[in-house]
Amino acid sequence: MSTTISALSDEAAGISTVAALMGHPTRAAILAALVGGGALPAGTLAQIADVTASTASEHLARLVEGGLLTVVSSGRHRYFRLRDASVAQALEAVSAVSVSAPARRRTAGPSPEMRLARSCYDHLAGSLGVGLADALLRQGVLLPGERAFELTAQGAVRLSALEVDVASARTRKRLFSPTCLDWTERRFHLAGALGAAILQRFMEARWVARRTDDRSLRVTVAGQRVLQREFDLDLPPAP
Amino acid sequence: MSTTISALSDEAAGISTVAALMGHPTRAAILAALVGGGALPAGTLAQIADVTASTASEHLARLVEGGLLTVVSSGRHRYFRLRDASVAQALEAVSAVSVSAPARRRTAGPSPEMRLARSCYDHLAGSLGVGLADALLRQGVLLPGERAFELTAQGAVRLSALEVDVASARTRKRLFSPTCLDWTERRFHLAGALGAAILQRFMEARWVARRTDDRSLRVTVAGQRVLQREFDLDLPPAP
DNA sequence: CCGATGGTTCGGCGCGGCCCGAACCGATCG
DNA sequence: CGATCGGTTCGGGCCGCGCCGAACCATCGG
Repeated sequence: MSTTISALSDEAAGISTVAALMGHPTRAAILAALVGGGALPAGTLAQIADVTASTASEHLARLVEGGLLTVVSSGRHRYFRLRDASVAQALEAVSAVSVSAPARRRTAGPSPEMRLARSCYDHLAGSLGVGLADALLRQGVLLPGERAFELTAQGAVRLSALEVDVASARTRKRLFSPTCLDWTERRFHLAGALGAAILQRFMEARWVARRTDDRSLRVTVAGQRVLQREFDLDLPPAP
Repeated sequence: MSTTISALSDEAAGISTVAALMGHPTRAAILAALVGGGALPAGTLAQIADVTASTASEHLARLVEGGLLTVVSSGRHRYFRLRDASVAQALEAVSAVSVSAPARRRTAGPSPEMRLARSCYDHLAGSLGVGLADALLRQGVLLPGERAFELTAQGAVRLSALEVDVASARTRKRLFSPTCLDWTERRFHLAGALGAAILQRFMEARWVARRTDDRSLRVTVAGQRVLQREFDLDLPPAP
């Protein structure tokens, strides 16, 4: 069994180097923000991890060096994403250990209702918000962009058909269709004048309704039907 | 945007605490010695990790505290073992990252052909084996499980449509769909009666063919097409 | 009882990681 | 061309982790 050890410490070395990279709160926050396959620029990641740009930069460099992230430059941005699925898998697995672990700290996160659907200022957020944004991207209504989506010509037609007041949204002085990072979903949803117009229409048609106690939204039965039909969107049942 | 963090840092915190525990060479060596489910006394682990008893003791205490290990006292020995399978899984997953990671150390390991696709007893293994298992999980044909996968109802239909003889596999006395740890990929692939039935079908349809010299398998052109179409599976070209 | 053995606790030391601000680089926009 | 912005690099300060040896506690054998 003498040979066991060398092979073993070999594997141990691999484990420790990778795990050490994931084993720091700042880096873990960065990695967690990237599970799901998205790519984010360094500045955003710095914000998410709540450190300065320089600190984030160092961590990012290490994560790339260690093979956990890849980076692609585009303009003056550098977008980081998980290297491959095995990294996501590892993060999942590690995370799974901590949930099943003892005395799980229940820090009373956002309620299921809030996570499912809520308003963010004057636009849709939560699972519904990002789901809708995804659907609009899939359908070619929106085009993805760095800090803003772009509304296509046929997208404008489609939204108008749903009686969203695209035209007057265009006249407003505020940003038209910026992205907004969803806290609970950690992905982007649609904000700005267009986002507001959509929420307004959803309220007016009573596809969603405000709850009185917080900013969560109730999706009505009619709303569910519309979302399913128009956007192929099945909302996860509130658990 | 100060509040952005709460939900995210929650998961990140879980990841980082667990990963930090695995992220030290000494502790990684201890953990690596315990994958496989065995239980070892503190002294032995100290030896394996090549540190003094006191140092090992501290690390062990932390690992227990952190929920990665459990301990049972017996006589004047204290036996440590992994807390549960999720810990082993996490270690495997993390290790898998380091394998696929950069500058793969060339220790004259198994040949590229063996790593790509081979038979393991009577089922598929190698990159193909785990890739297929992944695909079957993604498609809902299989459900993940502790020591075995579970074949879903629609999964049985799907496999039967590919002319895999699920029915007679069910009648065999051997385990139906256990997991099997892939030694090159260090992740799980499908074994048992079902795994054997699948390989049998793959051979019969000449999607894969045995090579004469070792247990590696050649994926035929037809096989590549089927894998791509049915399982969205692109095999990495043998380097 | 005593001595031997397995394990943990404690005190102290040193190294290395983490963080920040400031300076620097390159791309973009006017 | 300067101004701005996203990112990286560099220098310096701090804190905490990991290591050990020695003392301590428990168990087992005589």
